[in-house]
Amino acid sequence: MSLTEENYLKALIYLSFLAPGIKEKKDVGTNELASYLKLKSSTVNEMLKRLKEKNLIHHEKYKKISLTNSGERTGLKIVRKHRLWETFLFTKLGFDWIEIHEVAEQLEHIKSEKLVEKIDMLLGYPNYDPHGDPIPDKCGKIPQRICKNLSTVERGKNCVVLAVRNTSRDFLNYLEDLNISIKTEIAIVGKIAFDNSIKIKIKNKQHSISNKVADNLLVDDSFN
Amino acid sequence: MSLTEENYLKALIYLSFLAPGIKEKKDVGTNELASYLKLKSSTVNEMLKRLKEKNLIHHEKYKKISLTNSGERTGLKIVRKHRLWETFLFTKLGFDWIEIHEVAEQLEHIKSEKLVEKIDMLLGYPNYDPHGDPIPDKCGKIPQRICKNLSTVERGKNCVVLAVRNTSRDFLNYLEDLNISIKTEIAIVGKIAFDNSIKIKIKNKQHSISNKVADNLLVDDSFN
DNA sequence: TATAATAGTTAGTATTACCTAACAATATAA
DNA sequence: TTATATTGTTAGGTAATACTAACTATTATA
Ligand SMILES: [Mn+2]
Ligand SMILES: [Mn+2]
Ligand SMILES: [Mn+2]
Ligand SMILES: [Mn+2]
Repeated sequence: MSLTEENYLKALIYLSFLAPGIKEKKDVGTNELASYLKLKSSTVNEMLKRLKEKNLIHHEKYKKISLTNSGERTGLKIVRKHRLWETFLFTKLGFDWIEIHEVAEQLEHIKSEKLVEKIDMLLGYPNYDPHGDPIPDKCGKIPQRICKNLSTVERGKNCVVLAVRNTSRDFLNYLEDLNISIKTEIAIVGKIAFDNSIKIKIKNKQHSISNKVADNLLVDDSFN
Repeated sequence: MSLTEENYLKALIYLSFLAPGIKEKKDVGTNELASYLKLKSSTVNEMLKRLKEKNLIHHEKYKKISLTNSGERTGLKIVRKHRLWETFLFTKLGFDWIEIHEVAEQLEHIKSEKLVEKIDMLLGYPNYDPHGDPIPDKCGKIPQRICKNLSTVERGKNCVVLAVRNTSRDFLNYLEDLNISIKTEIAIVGKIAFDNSIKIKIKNKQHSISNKVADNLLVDDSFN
């Protein structure tokens, strides 16, 4: 497995069921995959042939792409490694949650079963990475939990941030300005019908956030 | 810098001054480099053009190769990363000294200045890796110390193992059988003139080792 | 010093992973 | 249902990294 092939599988996993908002597995288009990977569709098309040859994907000419069991297993291992390395960088080396993704993007391709398992052990077998994303276990099983969009929480309720659905520098920097990170408690003070923006209170400081921001925060409000 | 280019620089560093037994910097031949990297000399020749283009080596047609200052600095950074990762795997993750090299061969190519420095800090700024090899500092400075070949220690003297000059599975496995690792104390009980083999005592157990084995162990006997 | 051995280079080919441009199939919409 | 837009494929090209085979320069030896 080349680094490039691994990245294709990871992308397919993301686009077919891991991306936020996907309820059930869906097939993926060539262009969709190409634009996600920032490649031309002709490039992707060539790789699809190789992945099919290796029995990692199902693909018929002019039809959509889906992962085989083998492809999904392999891809989930990369996701697992990525998220474990992010956790390692964050909790053991003091990287912040903005920096970790880029380095993990390299570390996820290190080939050593033992290394992954030792890092997992060192971290105490974490279930979620520093962005709140679930870490697949050795078998590819992804921990589930009840969580909802901050934008869907009712006025007057409190909630706790579980995950961010966007890990761009811009978004994470903005969250740091707002003092929002994983486990931050947020109170919904008011909702503006006009633009769906929300008034929230964090550590007794009030802020107003757009619907777009609220939509990228996953929270737990079940304790209300 | 590609992974491949980095490996060429590391190889040049090794062959020109880091390899055991080299007293002063020497230039490297194309074939010598090719055989060390297990590549054909024509392949190496092409890469030499690219490395010269990038000002990493000096090379005139039909002449020997030497590193520029820039090439040496860059190569030493890879050596530093390799040895720090080996130390990390050994001391923090419980890998044994036979396994670490292969994984470090991959980890040494991860591009993140911050990551290297954080790992260095986590390890407490070590000077030597688990094989006893010196770890270049951030500036490329290599710690020096007095040490000699076990084969040159006189009968009746005691010494402490500082480093192994060969990290092959076969050699390290044999050393484990003999109970020899870094810091092991060895007493020279006798020397056989016929084949230069040596009778040694480790933890009160006597063994006989060949000259070839003794030649691959660096020791300190200055405390006698 | 002439010749043979060794060392180093060049030419031509393959594979991976990318590209652009042109084309074909499918989906959408008038 | 035909025209158009979107989606997917093919052809042909490039750069990096490898190879084999053939060649040239340098070094060692007789
Ligand atoms: Mn990430
Ligand atoms: Mn990646
Ligand atoms: Mn090593
Ligand atoms: Mn390497």
